[in-house]
Amino acid sequence: MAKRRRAYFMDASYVVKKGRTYVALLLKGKKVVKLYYRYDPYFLVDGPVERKEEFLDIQAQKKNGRIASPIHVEEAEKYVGLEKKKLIKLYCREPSDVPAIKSQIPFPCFESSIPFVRRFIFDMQLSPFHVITYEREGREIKKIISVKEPKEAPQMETLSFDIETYNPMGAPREKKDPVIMISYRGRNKGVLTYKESSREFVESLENEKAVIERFSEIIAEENPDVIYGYNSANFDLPYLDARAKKLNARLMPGRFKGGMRSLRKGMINGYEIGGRVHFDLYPVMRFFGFIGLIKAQKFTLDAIAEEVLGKRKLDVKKEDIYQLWDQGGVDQLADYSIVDAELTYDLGENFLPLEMEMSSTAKIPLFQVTLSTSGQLVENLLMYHAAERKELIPRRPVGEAIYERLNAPIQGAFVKLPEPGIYENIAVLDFRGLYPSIIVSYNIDPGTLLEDGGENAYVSPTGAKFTKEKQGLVPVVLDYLVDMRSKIKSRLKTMDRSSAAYVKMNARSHALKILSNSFYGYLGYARSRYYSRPCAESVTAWGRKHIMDTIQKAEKAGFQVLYADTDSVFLIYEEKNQVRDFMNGINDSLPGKMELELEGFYTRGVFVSKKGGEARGAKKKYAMIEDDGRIKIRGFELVRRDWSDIAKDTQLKVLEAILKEGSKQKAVRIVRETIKELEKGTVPLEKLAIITQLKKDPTRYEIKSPELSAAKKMLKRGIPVERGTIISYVVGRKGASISEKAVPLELAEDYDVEYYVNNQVLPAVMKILKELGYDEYSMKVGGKQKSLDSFF
DNA sequence: GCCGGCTGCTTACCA
DNA sequence: ACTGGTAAGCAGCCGGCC
DNA sequence: ACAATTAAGTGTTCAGAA
Repeated sequence: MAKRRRAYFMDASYVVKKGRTYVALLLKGKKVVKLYYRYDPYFLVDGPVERKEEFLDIQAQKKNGRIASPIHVEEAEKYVGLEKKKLIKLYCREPSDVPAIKSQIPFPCFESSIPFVRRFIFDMQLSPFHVITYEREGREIKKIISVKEPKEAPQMETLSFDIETYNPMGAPREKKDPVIMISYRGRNKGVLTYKESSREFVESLENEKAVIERFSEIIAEENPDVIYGYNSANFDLPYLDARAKKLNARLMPGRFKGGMRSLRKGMINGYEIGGRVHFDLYPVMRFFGFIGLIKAQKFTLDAIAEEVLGKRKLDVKKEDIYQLWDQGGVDQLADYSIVDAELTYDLGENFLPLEMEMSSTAKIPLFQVTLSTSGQLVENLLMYHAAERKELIPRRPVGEAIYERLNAPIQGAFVKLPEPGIYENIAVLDFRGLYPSIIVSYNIDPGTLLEDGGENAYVSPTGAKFTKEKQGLVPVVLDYLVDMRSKIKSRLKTMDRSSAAYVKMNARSHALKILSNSFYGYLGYARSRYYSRPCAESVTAWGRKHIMDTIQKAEKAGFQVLYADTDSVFLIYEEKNQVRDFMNGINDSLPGKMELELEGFYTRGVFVSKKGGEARGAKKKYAMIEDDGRIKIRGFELVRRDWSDIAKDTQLKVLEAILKEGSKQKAVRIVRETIKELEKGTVPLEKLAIITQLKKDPTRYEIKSPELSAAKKMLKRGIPVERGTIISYVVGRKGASISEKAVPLELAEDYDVEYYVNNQVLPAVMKILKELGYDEYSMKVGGKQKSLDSFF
């Protein structure tokens, strides 16, 4: 007798039993259970439908030597663009038969490289963390009745962990060097080790094997749904696995006797823990750094914890760990270790809501989402909805096609050249979600693109036509995301900011934003299934058209248009209401979802000229002050890390003097004082450090540069420098070229006054002072021994 | 031999 | 590892000028 | 208990863990 049940859908995998394929669903109701659903893998063939039965005769040899044949064949109908197409649907006994059988077919095959579990999620239209209602008999689900969004998110049990290893030779060697500590933080926290410690949170066990086995027990006791680590997919878990094998220790971090396995998803390594979600924060932090959600130059636990939580790791050098262990520093090491586990836990709790929303929005189980790139998120969501709309999923490009795409970049946005100067009363208007709104409003999609002719269509500035007859896949999905987000945003305003519901909804809003902002990039991404040059070109072309139209109309309405970049216009206004009226007028003329918004009013702003003689304005560099005194600075040296603090601080003070006080005398005084201080030689070296990251291995550069020269000096002293190392250097007095003079901050003893005056402070401030009428001086400043001092 | 101007390589920023 | 547009540093080269 | 070891491809890396 079938029982009807409800539970949260957490994750899925699959098993083959007695030659039949079952999807294994991880469900969370009162308890967490694993249940099975009979489902056959399949793929589609664009071949002779009337002779479909013949495909059953295919015999394909698999890598393991076995012979695989299709088990069933039927006809399928799918949309391709606006047309319907008949295809052959070939069912296989198990997932690994698919590639083998496909390779025997002399016709184009589709949807054969979609991982089986994803396929199942598409076909059943499941969403992670939604509630499914199902009928079960024993361990088997007979029927999925419904999939619904829950009122409340499932309560996730979480645990973080971190290991310390004995490392006398630098990097620990799995075969020889033991795990000396495991720290964890969940409902309880503690450190497992096999030496005595006075710390009350330390549990001292007999040996390494006992530590590993006790860790397994703790996981079983805490029974977490999610296990956090930091780079645990590349270090902690493989290391523990290797040590457990060597010591014959039972390491059972999974549920239902599930083991662990490593996997690669593109460039990202994952380590799967059966029955639980292994959440490695490191790749997730990289992803959030990439999309600009967090601002970080390094992705070490220490740097990220500082940036996100405002907390640091304890100060123990990795190289010293084995010495602490050997020389009675167990307490100190335990303190260090537990802080790592706590920071990892805090980071995990911080980002879990967002990742869960990413998971249910993109329809990718949580573990997979933590390993996904933007392209994969968008692609998966599009495939999910393509399945829903019965559209054929395009194949992924291979080989030459990718290079062709890479070699044909698409023209991007328009940036208006600003007239340098200092201005008052600036209004900034911008298009809300410009590219997404263009895609939706003009129905831009590879499937709605009309080859030729076509009456009822949007015609892009490039000449491409998009039908108005049927809404395309990309616009439909994007429209849904954008719409959902605006509803959530208005709901958020009425909610209690400290409530759990607010945290969840806020995370969802974020997830929706991340996804919708990736769609345009995905259309122009070389490895995209839905790549379309005409689509991507049309998006930017319409973007340029709208921004230029707006500029033109603003000028016609009597505004001076100062500047514009991609989706924003900067106007000089007299009456705020005139700006609002203008904006409303534009909005009346805009199609569909497009909307111009008021970003803000600024009382004063500085636009500078580019370096070099002529007075051409610099793009992407400006500073403005709002009514309430807040300053907005873009592109200036002072927002860049590869300029010294002395130059950046001076530039900021000069800008503040001008924007806040309108005092050019004060600005000049600041510069003079700074130069005097530099000449006195009293400026601390830290304020002179220039920070640059080496993006390549130091041996792989073709050129000389100050940062590279400083890096070489570090290497000489035995300080490790590798790709990604951030170099802080000071330009000293010894040497002919700037590169020769560059010395790593920690080794610096003096500084080159002339360099800091002429190459740091003056370039940073003269661009601004020039707009105050001091431009004739800047011409002479290039000469020898001249400092600003001599001119005032 | 000195310089200005240019290019190439590089980093970091804006949208 | 989603897109393109932009400033600006330093090194190194070329050509013009004295 | 058994048997197999799990459907993606590019190029063959990045940077993090000790």
